[in-house]
Amino acid sequence: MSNRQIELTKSYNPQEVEDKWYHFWESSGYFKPDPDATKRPFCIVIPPPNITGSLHMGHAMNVAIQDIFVRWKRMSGHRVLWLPGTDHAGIATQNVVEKELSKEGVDRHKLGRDAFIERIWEWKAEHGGKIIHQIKRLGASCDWSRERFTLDEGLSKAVREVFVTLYEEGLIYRDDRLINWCPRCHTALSDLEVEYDEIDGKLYYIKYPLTDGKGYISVATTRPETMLGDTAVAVHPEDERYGHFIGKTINLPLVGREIPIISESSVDPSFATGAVKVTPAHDFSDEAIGRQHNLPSISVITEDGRMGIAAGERYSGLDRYRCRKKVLEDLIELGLLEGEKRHNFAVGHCYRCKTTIEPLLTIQWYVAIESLASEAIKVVRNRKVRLIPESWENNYFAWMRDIKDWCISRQIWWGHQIPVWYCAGCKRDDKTPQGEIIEHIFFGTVNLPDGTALAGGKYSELRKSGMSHTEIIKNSKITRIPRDIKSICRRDDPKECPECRSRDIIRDPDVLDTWFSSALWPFSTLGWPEDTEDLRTFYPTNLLVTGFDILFFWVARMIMMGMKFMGDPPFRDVYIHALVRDLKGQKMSKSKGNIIDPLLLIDKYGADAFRFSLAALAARGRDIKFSEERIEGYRHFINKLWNATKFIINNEQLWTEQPLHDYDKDLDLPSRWIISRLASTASAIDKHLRAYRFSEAANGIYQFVWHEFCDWYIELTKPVLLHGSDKEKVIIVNCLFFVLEQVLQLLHPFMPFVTEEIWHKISRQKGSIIRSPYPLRLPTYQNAVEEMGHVINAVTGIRSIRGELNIAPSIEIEADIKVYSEEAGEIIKNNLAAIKKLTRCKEIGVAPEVECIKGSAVAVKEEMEIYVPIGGLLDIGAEVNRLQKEMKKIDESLNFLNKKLLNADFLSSAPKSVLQKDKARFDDLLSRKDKIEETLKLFDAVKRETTAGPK
RNA sequence: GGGCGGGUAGCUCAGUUGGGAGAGCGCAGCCCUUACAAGGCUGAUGUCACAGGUUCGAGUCCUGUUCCGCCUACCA
Repeated sequence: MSNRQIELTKSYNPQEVEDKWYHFWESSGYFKPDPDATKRPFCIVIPPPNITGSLHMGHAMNVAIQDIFVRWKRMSGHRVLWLPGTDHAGIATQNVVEKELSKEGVDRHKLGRDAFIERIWEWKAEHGGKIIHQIKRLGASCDWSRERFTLDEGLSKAVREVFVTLYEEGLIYRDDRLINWCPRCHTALSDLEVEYDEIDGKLYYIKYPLTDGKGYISVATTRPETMLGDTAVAVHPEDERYGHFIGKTINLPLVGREIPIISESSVDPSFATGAVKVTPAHDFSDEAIGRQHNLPSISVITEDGRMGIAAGERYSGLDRYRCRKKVLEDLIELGLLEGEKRHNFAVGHCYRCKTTIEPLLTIQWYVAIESLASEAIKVVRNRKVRLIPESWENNYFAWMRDIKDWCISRQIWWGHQIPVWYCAGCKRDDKTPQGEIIEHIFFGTVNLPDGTALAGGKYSELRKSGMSHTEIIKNSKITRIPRDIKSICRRDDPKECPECRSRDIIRDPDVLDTWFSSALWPFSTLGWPEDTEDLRTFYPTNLLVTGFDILFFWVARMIMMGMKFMGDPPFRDVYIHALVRDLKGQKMSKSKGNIIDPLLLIDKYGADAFRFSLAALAARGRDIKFSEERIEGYRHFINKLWNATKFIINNEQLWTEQPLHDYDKDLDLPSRWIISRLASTASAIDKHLRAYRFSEAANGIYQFVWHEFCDWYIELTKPVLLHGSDKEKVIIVNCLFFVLEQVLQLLHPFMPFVTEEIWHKISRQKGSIIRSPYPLRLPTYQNAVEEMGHVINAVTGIRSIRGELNIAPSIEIEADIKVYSEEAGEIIKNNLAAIKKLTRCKEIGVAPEVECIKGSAVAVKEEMEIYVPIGGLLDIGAEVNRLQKEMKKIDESLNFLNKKLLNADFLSSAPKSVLQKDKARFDDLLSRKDKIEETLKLFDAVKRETTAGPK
C-alpha cells in the first residue's frame, strides 16, 4: 500500500499544468509514431494553415477533432502519425510583407525579386510560427519532427515533378482567355478564389444610334465604362421589337466604332430593354457570345484597373470608376443616357483583399482538369473515398461535373515559380528571333549609359540597346510572352536553350497557385517523389478532417492528384465538420466584429474545457452556434472530475494496486454495477468515435462520469468507507481507483491535460496516459444493472417524497418498503445502509407485507411500494394532490397502451419483443394505479375522520 | 433559377435501422450531507413548423406548403 501524500488543490488550474505536460509529451517523443512495426499505421495530414494566419474557431474545431481522433487511435494500439505543417499562401503572404514594406516606403519592385523573397523568408522565420504555437496550445499531438512547409525543398521538388509530368502529358497548357483578375493583388485568380457579393448598384440605359440614322437601340448595363470596348449589340432573334435590326450596325457613341447588331438566343427579351451590349474582353458571358459570333475582343482596361490606350485618348489612364463617371457625363451631354435604375446584382471580389474583380483577357497556365476529375469522381462514387457526412457527395459530384480548367499561374513572386523557359534566340516561322515579340514593361524607367530612359520594350531591342539579360529580367514588372513562343519545361533548370544553345532564355515569371502545392500535400509531405519509408507506411492516409469551405479548393484537388500520381486516393475517409458561427448563426468575420478568439477562451477556461465543448457541439452536418456559457459548463465538469479524484485519493492508503480481478467475487452490487456501466459506456464511446459522432461520444462519457460515477457510485462508497469492514473498504477503494483510471483514459482524447495531470497523481501509473491502452472489453456483471435499479428506485422514491413534501434534510425519517418479490427484498436489504445514508433515514423496514400506516406518504415504484410515515407532519391535502398528479400520468400511459393492446393489427404484426415490453409495462402501471387508488381511499377515510371530529 | 441543410422545452441543440419525447444552460423549491456551492436533492415545461399519405405504430419514411440559413448560377 502506498503511503504517499498526495495533495490536490481546491480546484483544477489549467494554466499551471498545460505547458508542463505539452513539453513533457513532445520532448519524450510521444507524438512520433510508435516504432513497433507490427501495429497498424494510422495517419492524418493536417490541413496546413496559412503562415500569415492566426488561430480562429474554425482551426480550433478542426485541430480538436483531429487530436481527439489521433489520441484515441494511438491508445487503441495504432502506429499513429499526425503530420503537421503550414502553407505558404502566396497572395496572402506577399500582401502582408508588401504592406510592411510600404510602411518603410519601399516597393517590392525597387527591392527586386530575389531580395523580396528573401525578405518574406525573414518574415516567415519571425512570424510564420505563430499559428503552430497556437495549435500546440490546444494540445495537438502532431509529430513536429516531421513538420513540413509547402515551399520546403522536398515539397518544391514534388511540385516540380508534378508540373513537368502534367506538362509533358499535355495536361498543362497555356492559353489566352478571360480570367478573374485582381487589380490590387495584380494577379489572376481561379474561379474559386472569387467571392460574389450582392451590391446595390445601378442599371444604366444608354441609347446606341443606328449607323443608318434611322433611330437607336437602347441597351442596359451596370458597367458603362466597358462600352468603350463594345464590339456588338445582341438581341433575341424572336424579339419583335428588334428583329428587323439584326444585321444592321450601330455607331458606338464616344468611340465612333461601327459595330453589328447580332442575333443571340441567350438574351432575355424580358430583362431591361432586351438588348445587350457585348464586350468580349471584359465580361464572361460576352466572351462566350463573342466567340460564337467571331467578334473581336478589345481590351480597354489594364492590369492596374485603369483604362488602356484602346479606350481612347480621352479616357486612357483613368481609374475604371472615374472613367465610369466621365463616360456617364459625356453620355448625358450627348443626350444618350436614357435613364438609370437601382439594381442589385452580384459582383466578384478577390477573396484575399476584397477588391472588385476585373475580368481581363490574359495569357495564363491551365490544368486540363477533365481526365483528372473523372478519376476523382469515380473513387468517391465507388466509396474508395468516403465523405462523412455522406450528404456532401451530391455537392462534390455537382461541382466536379461542371468543373472548368484550373488556372494555376499567379502574377506574384512568392511561391513555386513556373518551371518554364522561353528562348529569345530561337527563330520563329518567319525567321525572326522570338526575342522580337517578347515584351518587357519596366517598373519605372531604366536609364541607359547613353542617357536614354526606357520604360520597356521588346527583348531583342533592349539587348541591342545595351541592357544585359539579367538587367532586363530584374527591371521587368510585366513580361508579355505571346502564346506562340515555344516553351521549355524541365525537371532541372536549363542554362541554355536545348535547341539553339542560346543563353538568352527567359524564365516564366509567374508562380503557381498555392493550392497546386497543397493538392500534393498528402504524399509530398511523406517524401514523394522519393520512395520513402514513411510514404510506404502511411500512404494512403486514413483520414482527412476539414471544413466544407475547402472541399473544392483542396479536397477534390488532392483526390485528383493522389489518383494521378500515386494511383491511390490520398485518404479513405474525409470527415467534414461544421462551421463555427456566432450565437446568431452568423459567420464569424473581422468585419462583423463577432470573432471569438480561441486563445482567449483557452486562457480563461483551459484547453480541455474548450476542446470538450467543441467535441460536444460537433454534431454531424450542422453548423455550430458557439456560446461561452457552454464552455463554462464543461469547465465545471472538469472541476467535478478533479474533486472526485480528490475524494478517491483521500483513501489512497487503502489502495492495494492489485488487479481488480482478484476481488471479483467479493464485489458489492454498486461496484458490479458501476463496472458494468463503465463497460457499456466505453463500448458506446468506441462505437460513436468509429462513426465520427463526436458529440455523442463526449456526452456519453460526461453523463457517465457525472451522473453515474459521481452522483451514485461515489455516494454509495461513503457508507462503506465509514462503517464497512477493512476488507470491504479495501475492495471498494480499489474499485474506485479502477473506475477512475478507466475514466481518465476514456476522457484523455477529449481532455488531454487534466487527465495526464491526474494520471500522474495516481501512484500506480508509470509513464504517460498517452500510450496507455484505451479501455475496451471491460468486465460486465450479470443482472448488476437491473438489481441496482431496485436500489436506485428505493432511494429516488424516498427522496421524491422528501423533496415534494418539503421535509427538511436535517430531519431523519423512517420508511417502510413493501417489496413484491423475494429477490427485490434481498437486494434492498443488502444495500440498506447505503439507502439509509442517501435518503437520511434512520430506519427502513423491508418486507413483502407492510401495511400502510395512517399518515404515510406513498411512492409506488416497480417491484415495490414505499411508505414514509410522518404522522401529524403530513399535509394530507398536499399528499393527495401529489398522488393525484401521478395518477393522471399513469392513466394517460394506460390509455395509450390499452388502445395499442386492444388493436388486433398491432397484436398480429408487431414484433414479439415490443409486444411483451408493452404488456409488462401495462401490467406494472395497472398495479401501481391500484396501489395509489388504495392509498387515496385511505386518505379519504382519514380526512372524513378528521372532518367528523372526535366524538 | 438550381442544389443542400434546418424548423423538437424559455435558450442552444441531441434523437444511429420507425416501437413509451432527451441533454446542457436557464427557471422554481429545499439544502454549506466531512470530493466539489464551479456543488447536492427535488420539481415544472413540448399540437417534435403546417397539411396530407404509407404503416398495427411516424419526431424518424413519402408528397405538398411555409419560414430560415448556406452553396451555386452569364439576367446585361
